[in-house]
Amino acid sequence: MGEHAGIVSVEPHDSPSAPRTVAPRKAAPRGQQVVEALRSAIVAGRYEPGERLIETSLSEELGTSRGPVREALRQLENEGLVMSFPYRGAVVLGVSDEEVQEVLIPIRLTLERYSFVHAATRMTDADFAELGKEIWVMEQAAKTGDLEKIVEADLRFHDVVISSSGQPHTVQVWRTIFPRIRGYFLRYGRNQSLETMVAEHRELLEALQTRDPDVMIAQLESHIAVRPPAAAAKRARARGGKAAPAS
Amino acid sequence: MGEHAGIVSVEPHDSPSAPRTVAPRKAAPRGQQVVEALRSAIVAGRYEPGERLIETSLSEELGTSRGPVREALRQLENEGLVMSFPYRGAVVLGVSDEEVQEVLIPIRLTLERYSFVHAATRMTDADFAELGKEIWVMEQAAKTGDLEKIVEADLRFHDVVISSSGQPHTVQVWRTIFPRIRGYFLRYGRNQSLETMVAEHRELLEALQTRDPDVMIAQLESHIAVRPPAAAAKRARARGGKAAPAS
DNA sequence: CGATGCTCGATTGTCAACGATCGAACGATT
DNA sequence: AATCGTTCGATCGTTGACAATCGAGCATCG
Repeated sequence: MGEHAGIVSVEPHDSPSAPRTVAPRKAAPRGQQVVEALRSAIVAGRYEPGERLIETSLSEELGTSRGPVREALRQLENEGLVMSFPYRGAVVLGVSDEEVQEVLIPIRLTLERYSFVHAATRMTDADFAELGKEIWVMEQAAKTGDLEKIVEADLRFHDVVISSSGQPHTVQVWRTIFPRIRGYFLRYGRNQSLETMVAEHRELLEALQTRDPDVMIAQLESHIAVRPPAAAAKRARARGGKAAPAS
Repeated sequence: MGEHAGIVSVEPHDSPSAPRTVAPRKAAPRGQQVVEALRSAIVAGRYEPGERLIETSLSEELGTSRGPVREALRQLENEGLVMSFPYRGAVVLGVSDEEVQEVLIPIRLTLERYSFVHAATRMTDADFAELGKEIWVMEQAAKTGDLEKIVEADLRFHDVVISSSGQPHTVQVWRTIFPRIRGYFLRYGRNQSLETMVAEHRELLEALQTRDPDVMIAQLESHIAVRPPAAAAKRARARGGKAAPAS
């Protein structure tokens, strides 16, 4: 086995129909549920930034042992939601708006640009149907003004596309940054008409179905590019306030 | 070399004399060495992509128990070096050149653009000295043609700057993607003159010392932008080959 | 009265054993 | 002979107990 057959994309079964959310699974390991419980608790603000997370307390609270909690904390650390120190435990981490706008959103744009192009040639009718379903959910939520539901569907929409791209590292990075973006959307989503958000996704789906990269990317950039009120430009200027050179 | 092992400063109102890299406080306090051992083994190619990693074997091999190995695998999974499936274990993951060029490098550019601006206003003379030291190491390595040493110093150089930015999420994302980029550099670094690489870092340091964002970013982009031979553009073309519409 | 060293509680790090699940080989049935 | 159900080994997931470490408070000493 000396031959190195280049880069392998190791996947057990590369089925176009992605693993659906829950249906055909036998049993999800405890630890994974712990991750989800803690993650949603953190993004929901039930734990405040700076708060300490004690393994024993969490394990009792969640009805499991410390092992799964430990692994969950490790994962959350890699999702940037907590930060831990040797022998001193973990604390909840906040995300500054600036870092979201200047770093996480641009990264997201890079990820999506790439995945959309790849996903378009791999998505099946079932996948498109899934996207349609999420849009429908968003429509319903828009009527009742339920921002949280919209954001959920929004992220699921993009998760489907990115997952369909079949690019393992792109998917992996996306999974580690989107929990941090979610909080930002929940905070500032109100600055935009909910109907607009739904409409944009409808256009995104249409663009995907054309399978034309240029159309998709154009649509994508106008969708993601300028969410925040108007803070991005300000920063570049403000930061240089003291270092503002003529040049 | 084990520098980025522990989690470094969060940002506790640090004074001018910032605590530099994690100094030899006490000793290597924990079996997080397992992570480093496995990581270096993977990036060094001692485990091939697709190879299975069995917890028991690894624990025996490393003289520890399965607990630390488990956590190490989780961390490596979040660094994209392995991928694991419930009840089926972990396999080593490869990185395609395309994904590095189209996703990871652009992400890196985003991260660095942001951190350079922030770091410049926070870096101390000691930090600049550290950068100078890495450049010196690169010079020496360039003379002997030791690509691996250069890449190591290269990554440490950028790690110092990004760490100095004091932006926790930027640092965190960087730490999860640079192990994947390292392999790419080792594969294709030869396509570029080693002296050029050193020179670029010298210019990068000078740009940092001007503390002028525009100068820094310009230098940065010319440093990172076009590493690969000429594959990036090709792909964009090839991709659109079938989808070249008039529109 | 202030500084130094020490004990102690709280919490994390590690370990070995037990239970659950998967995949493959094997045998029974038609 | 081919298909289906079952057993079995290998491996992962979980648990509870034990050891190591940190930080705070207290006592002692100058």
